[in-house]
Amino acid sequence: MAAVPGVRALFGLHRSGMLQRSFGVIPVQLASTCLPMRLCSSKLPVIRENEDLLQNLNLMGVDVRKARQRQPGVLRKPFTNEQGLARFLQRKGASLKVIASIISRYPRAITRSIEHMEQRWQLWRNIFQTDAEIVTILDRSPESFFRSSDNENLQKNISFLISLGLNTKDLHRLLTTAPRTFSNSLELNKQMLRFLEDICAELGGTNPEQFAKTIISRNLYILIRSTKRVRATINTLRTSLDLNDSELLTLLQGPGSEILDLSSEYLKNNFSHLELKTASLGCEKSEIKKLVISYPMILYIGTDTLNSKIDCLLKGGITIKQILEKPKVLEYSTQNITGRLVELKRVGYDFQKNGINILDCSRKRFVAKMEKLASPANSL
DNA sequence: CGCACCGGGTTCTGCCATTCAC
DNA sequence: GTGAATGGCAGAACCCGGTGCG
Repeated sequence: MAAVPGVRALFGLHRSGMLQRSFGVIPVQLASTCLPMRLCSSKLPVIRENEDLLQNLNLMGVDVRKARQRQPGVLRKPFTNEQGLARFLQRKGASLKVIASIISRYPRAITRSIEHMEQRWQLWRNIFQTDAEIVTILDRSPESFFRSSDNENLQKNISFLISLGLNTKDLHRLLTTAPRTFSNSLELNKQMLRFLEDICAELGGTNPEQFAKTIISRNLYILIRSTKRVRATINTLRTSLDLNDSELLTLLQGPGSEILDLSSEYLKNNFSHLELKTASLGCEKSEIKKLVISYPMILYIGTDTLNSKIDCLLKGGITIKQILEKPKVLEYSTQNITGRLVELKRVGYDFQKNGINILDCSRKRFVAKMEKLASPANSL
C-alpha cells in the first residue's frame, strides 16, 4: 500500500490533509468483513475499524497494514490509548520512530493504561539501572513488555527467580537476553524448573536445585523453551553420544548446558554431519564422541559454517587431528580464521611445530604476536 | 615473560496456535 | 464467537582477557 510509506515520509509534519487517502482501506475492510443479511439485521453490530484510531496511528507513523495483519481486533476497538502510550514512552526517552515501530509490531500496546505501564516499568526498573536500557529492549522486542497485562505475575516471576538464588546480575542478563521469560506465567517457569530437577534426579544427581539453577544461569534461553523440546534434546544427546546416566548428568551441568536449548532435529542433523565430515577425514567414532563431550558447542555450528571452517583450516595446512585437539579455533569466524592464516603463512608460521593455539586468541593478542614474529630478530 | 587454559561477555524475535474469559 | 492472554516454534556464533604455570 503506497499510502503508508508516504505517510511515514511525512512523519512529524502532522499535515492531516495528506491523510485522506488512507481511508481508502476502509471500504475494502467493510467488504471483506460484511456479514450475511440475517446477521447484519440482528443485534450484532457490524464490526468495523475505528477511523479516528486509524488516523491517529497514521499521524504517528505507524505501519497500519502491519498492525492490522498482526492484531486486527485492536484496530476495531472503540477506545484505545495510543496517545497516552506515546507520551509515556516519550517521557521514558523513546523516539517517535521507536514508538511507531513498537505499535506497528505489537498493536495491543495501545490498549494498556498509563497506570499499568508505569507499574510494569517500575518492576523492570528493579532490574535495570536506566530507562534507556528498557527502551532498547522494547525497541528490540515490544512483545516482551506488552504481551501480558498481568503485573502481579511479573512480580511473582521476579521473586521466583530470586528465590532460586539468581543474583541481580543473573536477573539483568536474563531480562536483557530472554525478556520473554518474565512474561511467561509463573506456573510455566515453575514447570521448567521442576522438569530440570526431575531430570537431575532421574540421572541420579544429588542436588536437583543446584542443577536447575546452574542450567538456568548457564543457558538463559532455557526458560523460554518448552519442556517437551528440552527433553527431546536431552534424549538426542544421550542417544547420539551413547552416554550413561552419570556421563549425561555431567555433560548437562557442564558444557552441554549451552546447547540445551537447540532443537533436537537441528542437533541430530549437525551431529550426523559432523560424523560424516570427520569420518571422511579419517577420524574414529570414539574421537568424535570425545570431541563432542568436551566441546558440545561444536553442535551449535550449522553444517555449512562448520564445513567452511574445517575446510579453510585444512587448506591452511592444519590437520584434522589438531582441530579435534583444539576445537575452540572453530569458534572464530571463517573470515577471521582465513585472515589469520594468510598473515601466518606470510611469516612462514609452522603449525606442526608451534601448534594452532595462535588462532584461538583475541585480536589484540594476535596482533601483538604477529608484530613479534615479523620483527627481524625473530626469524622462524 | 609468554603461553595455554578456561570461563565469561554479547546474544534471541516474530510469528502462529491454542486456550481463556467474557 | 471474539479478542486477550499465553504457549510454542524455527533460526543458528563470535570474541575477549584473567590467571596460573613453566
